[in-house]
Amino acid sequence: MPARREPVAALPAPRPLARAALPADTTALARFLLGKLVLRRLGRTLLRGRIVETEAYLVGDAACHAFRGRTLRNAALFLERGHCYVYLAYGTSYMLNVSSERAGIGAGVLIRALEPLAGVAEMQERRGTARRLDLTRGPGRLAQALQIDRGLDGIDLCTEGPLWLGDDGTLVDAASIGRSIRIGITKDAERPLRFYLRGNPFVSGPRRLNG
DNA sequence: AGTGCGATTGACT
DNA sequence: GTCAATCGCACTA
Repeated sequence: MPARREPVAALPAPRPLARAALPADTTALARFLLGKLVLRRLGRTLLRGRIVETEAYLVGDAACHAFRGRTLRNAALFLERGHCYVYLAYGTSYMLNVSSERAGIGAGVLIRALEPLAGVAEMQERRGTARRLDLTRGPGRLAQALQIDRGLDGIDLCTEGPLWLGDDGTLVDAASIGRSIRIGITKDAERPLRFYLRGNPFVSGPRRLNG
């Protein structure tokens, strides 16, 4: 075989998180997902980022999109835990969520920020900026960086495909997790259901909530 | 059929 | 710090 220049050895694609490993409880899932990986397959490119900020949206929670019952729009929230729910906010920004609880129960976890780990050049291209801090800090930004839209709504995030969840063995201890009220909502705004990795520069939100 | 309103972001004073 | 863009949906009539 003639020598052929290969790109830098690609990291193997992490295998998906087992659904059985996901806590069914929505708040527990929001904490569990901190430090885990989001993998996005775009052709030959595998984008990856570490989850550094989440919010829980519970059953009986007026801020949860499933609060008023199941519709065509929010149906993915009612899938068994570990499925993808994508929402278009303000007509401008897509939001990536992980469904929680049992099938038929409408609840989920919003992924609010990632730390970019691989595919940074592709993220920069999609985001139109070179600033690493601006690639995936915020729910709308990370969705744009990973090219996430309603086409991914309802897919299984526990199966390797266009988008899935993984784990690189990073440990997150309870002391490194911060907690605050959720950002940008008006209903049930006082519930402390936002979780983030303390001190991580890719966490979004105002400083007063990130202490 | 019309209206109000977001789980945001980027541009600008 | 302020503010407009933008659009699908739920709600009213």
